[in-house]
Amino acid sequence: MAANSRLTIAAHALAWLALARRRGQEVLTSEQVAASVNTNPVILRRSLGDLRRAGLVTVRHGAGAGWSLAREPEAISLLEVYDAVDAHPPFGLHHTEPNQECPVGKGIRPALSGVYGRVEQAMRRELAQTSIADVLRETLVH
Amino acid sequence: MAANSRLTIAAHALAWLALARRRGQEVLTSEQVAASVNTNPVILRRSLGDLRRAGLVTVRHGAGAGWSLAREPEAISLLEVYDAVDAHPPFGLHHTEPNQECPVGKGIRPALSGVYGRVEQAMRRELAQTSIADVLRETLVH
DNA sequence: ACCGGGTGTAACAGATCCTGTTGCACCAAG
DNA sequence: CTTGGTGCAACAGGATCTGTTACACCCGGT
Repeated sequence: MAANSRLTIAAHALAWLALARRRGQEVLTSEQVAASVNTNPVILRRSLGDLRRAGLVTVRHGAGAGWSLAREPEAISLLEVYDAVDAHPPFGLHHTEPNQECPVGKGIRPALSGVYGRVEQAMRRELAQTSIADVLRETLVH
Repeated sequence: MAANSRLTIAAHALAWLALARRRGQEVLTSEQVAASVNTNPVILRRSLGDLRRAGLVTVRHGAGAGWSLAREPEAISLLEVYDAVDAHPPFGLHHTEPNQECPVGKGIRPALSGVYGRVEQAMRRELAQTSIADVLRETLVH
């Protein structure tokens, strides 16, 4: 598959909001964020909407509308972003139910669910250790 | 949804081959494996073909043809299976190149690549700790 | 009270991927 | 040479993701 790029888009938007705030620009429109990501503003409104529902950004309507960080960038972890954009887990189980007459078919799904759960926990631990501030710092090095 | 189920199919096939071997049946046809997974034999031939190229199973042609484990199930880790079926990494970068005029657009991809690499390493460490024998044992418990 | 810039969302197109299926060439043991 | 099974190409159907257009709605400024 081509893995999806939602986490990338969301992290990009947050890092850009963090840098703009540091420069004194508290609010950015979806069009301004889209100009950095180089895509359509609607894509950004979808992602930023997810982040808003997760409480990571706030939005203003009316004249002078736009998006701001809801917290300091040090206090936003990539794990929260990952949960906000609801990326699907890396491994899927069988599409059709395996043969329940076969001992392997009967027990394989719970067995693999356990393994996959541990793998996802390892992923989450790693994502939790990186904040938007870290991403922005690494970004500005390049 | 939607992650693909290739690792699941491959692990299922290997666990079933391991159990059949223990029962004295060294060789299974793709149709016999497919009957347990409950799908089309061609799906299994594709997955088993990946596993053969990775050296995890062997195949016999002609009359009495079929598939066997190339090693003891204790010596096959899920990490090898994962690499054999070539699942794509969990996170994708931008589809279109970000705006290189923007400092965030310029540096975000290498920054996120670093993070994503660490996440994948954590995933791989976890997968390496489970063998097909472990999967089969867990499977037979249920 | 109106204006206007921006958000929220639905609807749709194109691309890509995955699963499942059919068909057929090829292989080797008996 | 027969025959059961593999190897592989081709295709259909479904799902998902990105990108785009369109339009209702919101609210600060005037």
